[in-house]
Amino acid sequence: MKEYERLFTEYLEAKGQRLTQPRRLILEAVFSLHDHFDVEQLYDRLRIHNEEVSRATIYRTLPLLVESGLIQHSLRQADRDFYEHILGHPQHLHWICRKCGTVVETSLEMVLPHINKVASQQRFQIEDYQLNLRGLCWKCADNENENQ
Amino acid sequence: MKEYERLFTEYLEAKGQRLTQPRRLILEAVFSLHDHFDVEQLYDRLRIHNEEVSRATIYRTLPLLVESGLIQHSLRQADRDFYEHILGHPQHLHWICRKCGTVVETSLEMVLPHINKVASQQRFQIEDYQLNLRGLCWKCADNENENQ
DNA sequence: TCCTTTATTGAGAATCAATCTCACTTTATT
DNA sequence: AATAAAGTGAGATTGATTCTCAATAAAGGA
Ligand SMILES: [Mn+2]
Ligand SMILES: [Mn+2]
Ligand SMILES: [Zn+2]
Ligand SMILES: [Zn+2]
Repeated sequence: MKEYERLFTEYLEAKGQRLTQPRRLILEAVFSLHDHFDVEQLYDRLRIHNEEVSRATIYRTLPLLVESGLIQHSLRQADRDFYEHILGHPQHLHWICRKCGTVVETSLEMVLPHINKVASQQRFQIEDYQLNLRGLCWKCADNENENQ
Repeated sequence: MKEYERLFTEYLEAKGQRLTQPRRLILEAVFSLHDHFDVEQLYDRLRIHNEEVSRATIYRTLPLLVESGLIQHSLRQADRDFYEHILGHPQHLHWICRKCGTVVETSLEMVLPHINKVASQQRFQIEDYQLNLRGLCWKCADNENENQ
């Protein structure tokens, strides 16, 4: 049994809930996507593999996956919420270009100790790291200057 | 003339646009609010002072204020976008409790040099710092343990 | 296996922040 | 005042997300 299945099952059982078929399919899909995804991408991914699950169930399951610590809601773009699985992945910064939409990730290593220190000082339990810098990537900045 | 008026006027004129009455009212309201605000709070603030401006105009003006560097879109809470004026204010981290909604700000001093270094390495022009940590504040964490 | 209970799901309706449309109004310039 | 261009307001529209509720599925006991 994969680790994320075990962890999700444990999380659900502790709440008196069940790892049902739709939830299992969503869980697998979430860990098959190696990028930030929104609900629609997840929905499509499931349909392509003939594992259709309703949007309602996806919307209901994502918060469970967040609370269990397996995924996080890490950015919002084009009016949609984007998630990514985080089990086994280090936290990172997101650099989001407002023009072309590209999302670049960089290490948080240098910064995380400081953040964790502040967290423990104020006894804040972090669930989501949304450390996002928005602006213009160099390509789009160059384009803006050309067309000025 | 206040500095933010001068800057906004310059920004607008550079784009061939005008500092109209509604825009001036929104600008003043934005700098009279010393906290994160959403469109509804801004709208109410203006109405209270008998300076009614349509929601459409508010929604149209906020991006101009963001692009001019006077305000930033710094967090999303309860399905709404929140802004804050930043002229003269140092960047900071936001600690957002998912339960009670409290937003605490802490200094970015220790972290900003690192972020700026990464930004210049990849020639990324930062427009918004959305450095948000979501989770549980100590009060809400204590409550959860009581009621378990 | 069948039965009962409780959790869960799917389809579609509802919500509501944000955007869009377009006729009307301001503003700047001559 | 006349003109042209920019800007505004009211209300319609959009679309992601949430809600409702009848129908299903899962678990455990008889
Ligand atoms: Mn990421
Ligand atoms: Mn702030
Ligand atoms: Zn770009
Ligand atoms: Zn709290």
